[in-house]
Amino acid sequence: MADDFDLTGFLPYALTQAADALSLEFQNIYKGQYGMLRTEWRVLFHLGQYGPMTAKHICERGRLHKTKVSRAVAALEDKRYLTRTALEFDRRHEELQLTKSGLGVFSSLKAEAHAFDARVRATMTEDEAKVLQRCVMRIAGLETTSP
Amino acid sequence: MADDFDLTGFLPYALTQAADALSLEFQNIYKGQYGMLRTEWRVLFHLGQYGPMTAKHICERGRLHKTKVSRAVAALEDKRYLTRTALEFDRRHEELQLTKSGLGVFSSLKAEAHAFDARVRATMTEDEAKVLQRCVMRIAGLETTSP
DNA sequence: ACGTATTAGTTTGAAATGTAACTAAATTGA
DNA sequence: TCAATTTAGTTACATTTCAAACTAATACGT
Repeated sequence: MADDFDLTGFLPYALTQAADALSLEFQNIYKGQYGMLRTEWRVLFHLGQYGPMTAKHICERGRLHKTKVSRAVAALEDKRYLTRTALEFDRRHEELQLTKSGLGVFSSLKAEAHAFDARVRATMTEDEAKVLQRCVMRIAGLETTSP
Repeated sequence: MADDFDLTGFLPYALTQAADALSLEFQNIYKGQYGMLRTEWRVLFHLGQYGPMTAKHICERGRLHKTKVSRAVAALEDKRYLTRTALEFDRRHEELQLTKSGLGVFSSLKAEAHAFDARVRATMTEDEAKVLQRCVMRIAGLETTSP
């Protein structure tokens, strides 16, 4: 029997601790500078990174519940970071698109994210970073954009 | 400039997705079988893994806020999984100790956790698993028990 | 010794989340 | 053609979380 199994290394636990540590730190940036919530930042980054899309697509890509997205979209609209346009061919869908202002915030936050990411990766070797990336993406069920 | 930086691989994001995926899956076990919430499972596992301790210690070790621990302890007490004993030398502290029943649940869940962990690790090579473990623990600021 | 400051833990009220019910638009099929 | 179903998104309510105020016990400084 595995009486010596150490729960500290239990992946769901260790991964959560690691994710929380990084997320909380990065939160200071988007929350501190733009008063955004986590889901708002996520919606913003999906629209900035992949271009205009519907809320449904954001839900799928970001694995977010539609109510969360719905509220984040409303908040971002209030901040004038995005606009909605009901699609001609099916008016149930609304295409979400970042405004100039939204794009500006996105690119600023993207730069911060890049710097942040580089800082974290600097604490490991290149090989470690590659393996970490690969394993984490696989566990998350995310696709790597560079195959 | 880093216009090609891919936010999908951004560590706070990818790690959160991975942690969520695993945590949600494991949640089925402790929630489904024992109706426990995440913080309750965490408190249980700290007490089971490291022996009796105060709520304060659990907060520190598990990086949990004291209000969350306070409620989880109350819930576990209701379920008769633990008992509290005010310490003689300072009656502000209460030592938390698992009951027979609590220990039973712990060891059952620990076995499930072990099997679950093994299953996840089976999707990678031994080297990958080692690197992943090391990096994640370092990011999380967790100590490895076997140095 | 005794007023002030700390500390462990609980409670309370506000914000955020998840579930389920709801609205409006479009599709199906009899 | 029009009732029944499906789909995108919102709203309402119940649960969870977070922050700040609170209680009880101890330590500190004079």
